Amino acid sequence: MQKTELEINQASQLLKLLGDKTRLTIISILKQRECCVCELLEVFDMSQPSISQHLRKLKDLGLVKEERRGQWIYYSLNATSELFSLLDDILNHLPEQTEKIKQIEKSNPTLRCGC
Amino acid sequence: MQKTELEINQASQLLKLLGDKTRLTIISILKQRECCVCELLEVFDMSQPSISQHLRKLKDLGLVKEERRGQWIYYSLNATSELFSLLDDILNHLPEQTEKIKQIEKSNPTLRCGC
DNA sequence: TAAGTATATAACTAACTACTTATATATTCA
DNA sequence: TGAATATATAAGTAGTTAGTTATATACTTA
Repeated sequence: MQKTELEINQASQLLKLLGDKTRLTIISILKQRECCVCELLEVFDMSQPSISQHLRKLKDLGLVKEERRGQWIYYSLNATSELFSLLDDILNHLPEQTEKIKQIEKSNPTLRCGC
Repeated sequence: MQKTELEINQASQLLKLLGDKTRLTIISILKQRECCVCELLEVFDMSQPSISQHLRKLKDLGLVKEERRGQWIYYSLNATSELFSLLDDILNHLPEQTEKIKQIEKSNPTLRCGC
């Protein structure tokens, strides 16, 4: 991947957003798997509006994109962002979120009946 | 350099500190050149205590180290920090602080007489 | 169309943060 | 030793932030 050179301003905005543990974890999860809000809700001890607000901030800076699919809105990393190269370098220092993803897939909140 | 894997907690602390424009600039300068407070003071429109407090936070997390030399205390990056590998990856996305370093060297605050 | 589910937005608040000014401490040097 | 310089610490404050609860909007399905 190409290493982009950023202005201090842009970079510090990115770093400030990632400086929150919840958002950093969300982003790490989204690196491995797109998720909707109700899935993320399974792995954070936090209200739904709180998760939505974090996602909003990440979206406002262009780090994530959203796609509505039925009643769910799926969030994923926006690889076309100018900030993506730096973001990816950072994420490569972090552990895989395998436990949290298992937790999501076990609880399977987007499946409403067992039929 | 070895890529270290960090806990989300540690990483988010680092990113939060770097999420401030002043601190990110200080760190970028220190990557190129050790500096004392009075030198940094030349390039920020900010009080001396403010600079000292930023340096304190960076030191508390182990990102910079200090060395007293006479009446000056020189700050530099702490390459032995567990966080250094991530820090360095981040700094590699940022522009060189050549202008600010010129400014420091031109004003030359640690030289008190011309003799 | 009505009820249920998913998500977003609004309004509020407690805690935190980045500054400021005032002052203390440490060093140098005449 | 006393004045000047460099830095740190303390205390106060305005602005920001991350959460909350309440409510609105959007979609699905019976």
